[in-house]
Amino acid sequence: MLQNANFHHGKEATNVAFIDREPHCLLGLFKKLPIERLAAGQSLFFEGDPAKGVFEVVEGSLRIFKIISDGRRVITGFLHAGDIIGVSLKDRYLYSAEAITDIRIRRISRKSFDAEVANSPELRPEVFARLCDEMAAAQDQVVLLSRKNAEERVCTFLLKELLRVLCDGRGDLVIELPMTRLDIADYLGLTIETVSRTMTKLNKKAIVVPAGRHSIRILKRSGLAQLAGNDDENGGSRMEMAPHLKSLRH
Amino acid sequence: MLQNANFHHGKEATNVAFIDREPHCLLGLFKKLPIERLAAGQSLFFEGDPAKGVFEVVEGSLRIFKIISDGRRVITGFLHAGDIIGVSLKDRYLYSAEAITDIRIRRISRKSFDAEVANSPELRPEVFARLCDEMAAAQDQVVLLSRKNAEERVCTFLLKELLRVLCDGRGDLVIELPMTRLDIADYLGLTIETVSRTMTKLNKKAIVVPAGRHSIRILKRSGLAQLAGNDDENGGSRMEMAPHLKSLRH
DNA sequence: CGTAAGTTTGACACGGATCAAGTTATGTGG
DNA sequence: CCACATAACTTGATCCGTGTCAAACTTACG
Repeated sequence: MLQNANFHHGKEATNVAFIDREPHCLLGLFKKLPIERLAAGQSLFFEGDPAKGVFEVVEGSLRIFKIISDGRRVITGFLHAGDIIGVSLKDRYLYSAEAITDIRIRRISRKSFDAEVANSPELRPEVFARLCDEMAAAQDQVVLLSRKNAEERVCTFLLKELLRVLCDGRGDLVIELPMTRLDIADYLGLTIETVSRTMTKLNKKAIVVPAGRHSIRILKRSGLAQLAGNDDENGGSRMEMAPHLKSLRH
Repeated sequence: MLQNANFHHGKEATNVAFIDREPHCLLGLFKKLPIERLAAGQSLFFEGDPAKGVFEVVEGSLRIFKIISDGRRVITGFLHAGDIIGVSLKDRYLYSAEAITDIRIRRISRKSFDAEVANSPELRPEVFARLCDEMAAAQDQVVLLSRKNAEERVCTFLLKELLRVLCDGRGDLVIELPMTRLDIADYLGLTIETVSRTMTKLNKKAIVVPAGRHSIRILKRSGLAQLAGNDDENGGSRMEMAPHLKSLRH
């Protein structure tokens, strides 16, 4: 996990002046390290493996997932360029990581990473902030899986992907979705059929238009946001809710 | 969140020697602080409020939850004695916290907390460890909500509660469940009716026996574990899974 | 006791899963 | 570059688990 919130990833790869002295940010830790490559479908590590490395995604996308008893797969997140994998771990990886596309990554040993962070009062807040963002994302996912129906789930997902690429600069409303329908289904707690049907429905509503198998054009961002059913726009739970009235929800 | 993993909470309240010098653990930070009380049903803070405090639960239980647009409530966790609330936050609370029972808590300002942690190389690993445990718990919840059916959810919940109280010492297999059925339902992504029916079913299977409204006796812990469908017992996802075979899952 | 909140139980409905074809991309070897 | 093979995706028919609605029951408490 550890999606980067607002980084223009790789942009600061140009000014490499200070990095050997003291990195200003987490990504700086990786600058000097060699690039490794992984082909689409290859595994970076497995759930339960000793967490020996921390990784920066330089290019491409990964899925992180758990497999439960009977073989069911739960994708807990997608990772893209600029993200860092493996911070929120103690000794073992909590999940497996697999390349969706061909990827380029940099690797730092957990020992070095921990040492660098421990020694740098500048880095610690960034680690903490990333952990908090990751936590917030996990909770959003809990809300999605607890209470949202198929349409809300798909719209939430598309909106999130849209916001991610908008941060990357271009204002174009075409999102790349490198992952398969099965990946999306396993991420949203649905089946591929339901994801597919929901996409078709959104298309008929003229909210999105498919643009090839792995990208999609957003026609009505507002419509997406509305159907996503996020609580972001309303006042949240700020208003007092008298305990004896709670049962009114049902 | 931030359930304590294995603390015998309150036990070390007896040796108060060092705490004003340098606390050995996070809970030590709270030792000197006055106890505050909150009656059952009262709110500790609301989602979106400035995160001004960090709290130790001294006695009693709380629920933490989010309310989404149309009033639906998602409980993201329960807190009990020894737990700490408010670590994984930046400036605003991500959720509301409400007392389930009458509770006793201690409060420290976020400023003091951050300062103490920043100054103590002893405390930082503990904060980090608690964040990681919290993250792992959130991911378990994602797995539960993604792919588990009602029976698996309820069994997972009961098993977790069982393990929690077993850590507290006594080997008795009666668990206290201070929360209501509605709380459990909102935590497991179900309705009260489904929770109730599932409990009845587990009773008929002679796995549990109700012992008053707010406690339950576990007859077959192994049966619970089996029905919970955790991946803990199998080899996890260690075995290589050839990419072209993945679709066999469906 | 009597009232209300919490819980259980039953009947029924419906959203999404499952099962089954059919269709469209993606690649691969001739 | 085309023909073919295969994986990925879409669409349709049906089923089932859980939600919804309603009512009875139990517990807590004034």
